Amino acid sequence: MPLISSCEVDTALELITGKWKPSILLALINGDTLRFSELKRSLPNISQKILTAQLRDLEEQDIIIRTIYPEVPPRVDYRLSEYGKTLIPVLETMNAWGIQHAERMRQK
Amino acid sequence: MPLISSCEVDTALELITGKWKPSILLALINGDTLRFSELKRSLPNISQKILTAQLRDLEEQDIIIRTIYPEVPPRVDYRLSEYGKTLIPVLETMNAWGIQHAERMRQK
DNA sequence: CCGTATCCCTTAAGATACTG
DNA sequence: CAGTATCTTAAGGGATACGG
Repeated sequence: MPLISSCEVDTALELITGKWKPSILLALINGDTLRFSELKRSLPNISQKILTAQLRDLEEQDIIIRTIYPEVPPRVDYRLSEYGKTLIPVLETMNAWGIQHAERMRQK
Repeated sequence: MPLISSCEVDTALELITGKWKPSILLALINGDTLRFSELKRSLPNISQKILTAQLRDLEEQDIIIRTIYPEVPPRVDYRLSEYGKTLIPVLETMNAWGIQHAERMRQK
């Protein structure tokens, strides 16, 4: 019996693949709660449409929580859900791997 | 300073994203050394073209090693490189997360 | 047996403009 | 401020047929 099953790896992978999702998650890990405009500033090259789409994905997967404040001007902020926080160790492992092996990447 | 940097996470992510790459890596983790036809059997729904392409990607990234035996009929096998094996803990972490959270997925 | 070549399709991503 | 709407492009994936 396999120690690792493809389907479970894919489960995790689905949640964090998307060109900008790691960056968004990291911003929320490091920044706790961020407004739409703050996220946009953290990701200088993303268009509003894409940022909205990725946030909607993450929200639908219950990884992040979107809070709308009924104010003028409008205010919306995003934070990791408790469920989303369980992904932190996964991201940390990938990060640690990346740091250890970044050298090889740079040679290419 | 952030504990996790997006760019390092992406480094790891790049290597394992691709619809079939986790499955290929798992097959090689569990099966050690496999021939093309054995891999194809492990991944019943993949086309030859795609399998070849994904294997070439992994080979180019030095994650797997491709060995050609000058025989008739041709024989080629694939195995993880030492570098590729460093990804195992990453996959294991993702797998563990997936198992723990598969329940939530099934409810959706 | 282990591939390539060709052609097609879907999807993600992006630029840009507009709105409550 | 925080989004939609519209249009376009690029890349990944796939079915099928052929080749050394």
